[in-house]
Amino acid sequence: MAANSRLTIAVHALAWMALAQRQGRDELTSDQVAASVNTNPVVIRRSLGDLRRAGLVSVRHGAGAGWSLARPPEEITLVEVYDAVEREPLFGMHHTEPNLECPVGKGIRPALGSVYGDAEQALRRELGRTSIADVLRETLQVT
Amino acid sequence: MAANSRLTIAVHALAWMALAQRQGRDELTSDQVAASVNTNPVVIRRSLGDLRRAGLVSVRHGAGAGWSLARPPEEITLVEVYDAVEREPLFGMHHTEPNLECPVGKGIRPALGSVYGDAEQALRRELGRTSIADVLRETLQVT
DNA sequence: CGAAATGTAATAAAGCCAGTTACAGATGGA
DNA sequence: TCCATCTGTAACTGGCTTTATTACATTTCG
Repeated sequence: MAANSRLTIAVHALAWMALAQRQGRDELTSDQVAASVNTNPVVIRRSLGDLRRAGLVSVRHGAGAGWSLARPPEEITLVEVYDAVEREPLFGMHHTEPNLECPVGKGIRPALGSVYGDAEQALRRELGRTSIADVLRETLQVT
Repeated sequence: MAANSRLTIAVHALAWMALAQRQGRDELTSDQVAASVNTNPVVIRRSLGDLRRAGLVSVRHGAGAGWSLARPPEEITLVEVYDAVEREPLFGMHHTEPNLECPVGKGIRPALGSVYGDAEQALRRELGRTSIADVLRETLQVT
């Protein structure tokens, strides 16, 4: 699986925004977030754009603009971030349609779809148990 | 996430082998499996090779060779298949090292590692609740 | 010995991802 | 009003992964 880093980037950005907020800086520009994540500001704007569409952050345009958390970090869980930035299902089906004249080829896709759905639900349930505030607390414990 | 289809291919192959076994055909060649999955036999040999290394199937070489299940389909769960064919972690970390002078950049990776580990465990636990026999039963219910 | 099948290397085509440049659009402040 | 600043997004690139395919050495049954 070509594991991408979208969830990592998004959670990093949110945790950094939560820390800045705690220090009195309510708004950060994509440049400032990119400096912590160590990537290009456009990558951050794309990620925060996903989070904005999901209602997790707000943005102000123009001069003196910036991003801020739309909700307290205790109330943003990782499953919301996951849903905001991850589009593809976890497991891919066949690239080419299986042989429909074989009973297995005919019925395997709905059967697998059900199993994969349950597995994704278990993953999402677990991600829902951790908030951005939790991640920030764990992060700051590394001294 | 560039979802690959390795788990799908492997489970399809195993379900087909379980059905063939029930019909008295204990051994299948990679060509026969490939005909149901509708892909190239080399793809099947690579997948079954992973499953052989994990002890889920056996193979006989030479003329009249073929693959067979190493254990009853009721005793092969999807988490074993997943572990056999999937190498990468579910979520990728940063491509480039984050800014270690930022407290978030410094501590985020171990914090995320712990969360990601729990999430993968939840996924694997769920996959462990379904066997190849379960998948085959579901598959044949599609009429 | 020879036919049949596996194991694997090498290669190609396609797609995804992160990074980057460029620029139009929005907006606060001088 | 004008300008500096920042967002939103398109376009492109390089690198990597995945699947498909060809080719061939190796194994083994009859």
